[in-house]
Amino acid sequence: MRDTHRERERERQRYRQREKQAPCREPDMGLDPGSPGSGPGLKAALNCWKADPEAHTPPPLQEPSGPSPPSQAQQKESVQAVRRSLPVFPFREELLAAIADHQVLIIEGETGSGKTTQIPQYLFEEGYTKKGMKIACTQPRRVAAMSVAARVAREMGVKLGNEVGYSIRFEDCTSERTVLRYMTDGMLLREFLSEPDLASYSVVMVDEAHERTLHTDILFGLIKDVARFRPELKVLVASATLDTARFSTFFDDAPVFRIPGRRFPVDIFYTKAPEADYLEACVVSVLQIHVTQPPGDILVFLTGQEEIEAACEMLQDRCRRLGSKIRELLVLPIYANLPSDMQARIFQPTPPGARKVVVATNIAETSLTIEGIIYVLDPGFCKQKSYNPRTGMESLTVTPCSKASANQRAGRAGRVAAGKCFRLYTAWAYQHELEETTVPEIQRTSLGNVVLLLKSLGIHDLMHFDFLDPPPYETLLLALEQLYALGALNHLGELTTSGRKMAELPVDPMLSKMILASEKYSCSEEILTVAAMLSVNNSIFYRPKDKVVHADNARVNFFLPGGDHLVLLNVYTQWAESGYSSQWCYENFVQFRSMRRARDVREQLEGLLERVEVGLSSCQGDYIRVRKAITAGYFYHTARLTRSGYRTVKQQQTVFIHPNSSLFEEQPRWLLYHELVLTTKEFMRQVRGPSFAQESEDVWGGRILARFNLLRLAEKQENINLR
DNA sequence: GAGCACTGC
Repeated sequence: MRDTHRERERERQRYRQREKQAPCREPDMGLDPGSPGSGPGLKAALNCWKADPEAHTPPPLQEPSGPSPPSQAQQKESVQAVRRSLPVFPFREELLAAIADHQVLIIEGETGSGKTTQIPQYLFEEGYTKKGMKIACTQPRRVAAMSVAARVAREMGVKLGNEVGYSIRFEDCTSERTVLRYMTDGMLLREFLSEPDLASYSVVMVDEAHERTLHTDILFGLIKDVARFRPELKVLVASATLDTARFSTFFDDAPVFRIPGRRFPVDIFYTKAPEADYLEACVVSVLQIHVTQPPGDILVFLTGQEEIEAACEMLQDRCRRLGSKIRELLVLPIYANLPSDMQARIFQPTPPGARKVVVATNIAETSLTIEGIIYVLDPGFCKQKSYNPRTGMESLTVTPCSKASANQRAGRAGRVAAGKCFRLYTAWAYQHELEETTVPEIQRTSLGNVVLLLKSLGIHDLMHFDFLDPPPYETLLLALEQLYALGALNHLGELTTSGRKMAELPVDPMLSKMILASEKYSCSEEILTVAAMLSVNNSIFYRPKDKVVHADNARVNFFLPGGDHLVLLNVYTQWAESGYSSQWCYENFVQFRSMRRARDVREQLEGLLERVEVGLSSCQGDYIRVRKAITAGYFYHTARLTRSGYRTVKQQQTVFIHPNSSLFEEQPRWLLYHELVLTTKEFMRQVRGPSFAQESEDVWGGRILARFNLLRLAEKQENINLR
């Protein structure tokens, strides 16, 4: 045990050394609080809106005067002045005393209170990083970890990567000197594998805990456990106002420390009656705001790309018809899949006399902040992923957002000045129809990965693991069952040698099984590519509306007999031959961003091969070997053609080949699929057929049945019923 | 014959 521990630590050091050669990036999108703007005064609301008298947020605290630019000597002093002006500053001593007195402290603070940047610095100043101990601060997002670290490094007057650094996937900007580590929550979770007791940390601060990401939720359980046998470890849980009582209860009634935020008031208005067509209502409302309201940009929340494009078209169309009767209105879409140059447009300042309307997905709710927004228009819907553990099917559906989410959206109007939020639903609906909070991710997602990680941390009794909100029973069962079928767990529910290796790979268990199997079939080069391409969950192919025919032709040109996995391999190989060129992507209607991500994933996996004892080897065009390795991981995902579509072997579910698949026309008798998604129908995405008839009957059918019989043993072990 | 919210390791 100890040996592998040390080995891992050495590997980690080597990894850091490698990474250090690359200079740390300065993030492009800062999270810095906005400078005070001269906001317009509040006027009477629009006719169709009813003001909610109780929705007034308290008046803002005094904004600090910005740092004075001229002399360098003054700069250090002005940095300290800005630090002192943050809402958290007056609480410094009281906060440090509370941390000294209690092992776990819940910190309740709004955005802009300075908790993320200041508290770790206070702890540093107080000596919590003496004797080589470190402070970790986790963030749900990569950009946040990077930009906060950059800001703290500036405030402390050190080079980013020295005393202050960040650690995110694909990029480790820390060194031996680093004592303040900002990192993504997933990164800290991975660190448990090499340091299960977090021995090198004196303080762990979990920031943005209210977001309840899957990784944050797992961290809670693990950290609570570590804290029990490491009484000197300090745990800070930082969250917005929401749910702090729950965190406190979870951590054995840990005290809650409140820090006021700095926000401008936002007036909230509701419609008097429900809207039948919210897209149309949105467009009309934007124009109404534009015509009747004082200057200030507008932010509209819609659910997805399609809706956003439609809304933007409608808005531009109507503006064109109104012509010079209204002032200029810049209509700008923003969503994650939008090409970066288009995304950058929303950050350009609005020209004088004009007004900007940004039509966004949830990306504008937390991930990015647009300066100058005074008006928010919220129809109250979002797309949400859900997971059905009985069928193993994921779906993405439009659902009403939670109250928490609605308030977060409204808050986007009050960042630079007093703002207004127009909700396209009634006050009654807000009160009675919206859930308080969004269902935490842990209850809406498949958990194969997480279960494998927990098992490898020695947590055997998952049913009784201390979850803040436990996932559905069935989700855990399905995960255990699949891990058992993959040979990652033995009949006693213990991790096997191969399971231990699988846990080292940051991909789904079925993918890691496939990678391990590539050793046997000597095709790890190809399998790494397939795995990397499969884990890019965006579609690889770009299909702009005005070039549908070209795009579809380009896609078909990549088709190879043998199914979608080989098509993905083909795309990647050709791209690599082009020298990883963006031009090549453009010409072939392939998404450059997705490919770059696939390359990052592939490189990371390649770097981990040694650790899981898989050698690099190529099948030299013998694709049967690639297919066999895929089967080793995905035999669990098979389906047989019946008269009424395909029937999955395990769940006897009726499913269909996705129309984008290369096998859509072929309809082979047996199929292996990567995943099931429920959209307009139950679809299998990324499928491949058997390479020969015998494989389908004997290998697939026989093997699956043999595995399922073994499930009885699993049932005995877990003392549960799996069927 | 369909259609991709957002993150993260």
